[in-house]
Amino acid sequence: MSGEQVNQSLKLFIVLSRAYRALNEEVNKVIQQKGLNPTEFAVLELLYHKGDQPLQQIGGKILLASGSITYVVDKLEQKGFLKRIGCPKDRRVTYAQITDEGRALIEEIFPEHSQRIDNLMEVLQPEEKQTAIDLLKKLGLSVGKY
Amino acid sequence: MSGEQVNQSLKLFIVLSRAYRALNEEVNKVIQQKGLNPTEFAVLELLYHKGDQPLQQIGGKILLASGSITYVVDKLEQKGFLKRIGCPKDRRVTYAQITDEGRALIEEIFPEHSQRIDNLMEVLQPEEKQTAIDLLKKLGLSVGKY
DNA sequence: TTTAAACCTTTTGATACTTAGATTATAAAC
DNA sequence: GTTTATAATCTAAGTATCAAAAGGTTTAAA
Repeated sequence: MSGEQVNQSLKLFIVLSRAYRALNEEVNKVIQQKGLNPTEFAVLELLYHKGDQPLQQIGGKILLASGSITYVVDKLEQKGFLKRIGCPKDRRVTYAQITDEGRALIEEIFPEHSQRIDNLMEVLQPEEKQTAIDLLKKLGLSVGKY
Repeated sequence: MSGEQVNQSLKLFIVLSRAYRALNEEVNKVIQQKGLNPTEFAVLELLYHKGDQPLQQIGGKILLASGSITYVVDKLEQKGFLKRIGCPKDRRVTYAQITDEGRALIEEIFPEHSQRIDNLMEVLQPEEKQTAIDLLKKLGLSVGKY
């Protein structure tokens, strides 16, 4: 475990952090222009693509504490983009369901969102992107298991 | 600009985000165990490695709004890890300077911090890390220029 | 030399979180 | 069938952030 190896890992951590932050900042501009914050977008996008979700599972999937879920779901419900639906079989559980307005909003934002990401990444060739995907997937999976 | 390319970029964005979040979560545990939050650590580490800094430049380097700098510097000053020093030449400017206690804390945390990062990344070979560094640096620089 | 513009820090008020704990509902064990 | 444990959501209090504006300080221009 040489000092060189440690330095290389540190360097990777730093460039990874910078790339993530820079990308995120740009990507969030698109979302915020449409009146959502990144968390609200993530919740709505989850409901759009994966269907109704128990509140707790939303927390698991987008990494949010239970108190935060209540908060963000309240916000989205106030804005009319989702509604709560009690589970008839287990009355502890509440589902979140996207509304037609929410669906329309995601259909407006999402193509622009992904197009923006593609533009931001145009400096990389398709093969380079694939290499990055493979390496980052391997890294992320390994870290996630800790 | 095919749909495939857009999907590939989106995929890269997702694995990048996941890897970053997973790493960060683990890395922050080390820091928080020592009684600092990630921002406090970043400020203190900057002062340790780069010497005294005008408050404003701290904000630029760790991407923090000016109001937040005041807040975090207050916290660190209360804990005795840094002190403010007025600039004699320009009385608008205040420098932050790490104290002996702050220095001792960084010397305790930093090796553990970088060792932890190295362990978390041991799934990647040195050549793979270098490839990832090159690709992410290219990506980060390109996005940062927007 | 006065005035205006730019600059740095702090303050204020709002937002988006987290943590801990309360509440309510279900499931399990006896 | 009670009791106990577990689960899901919500509430309350506290933390870290940002944006906007205020308060001094310096620089430059008229």
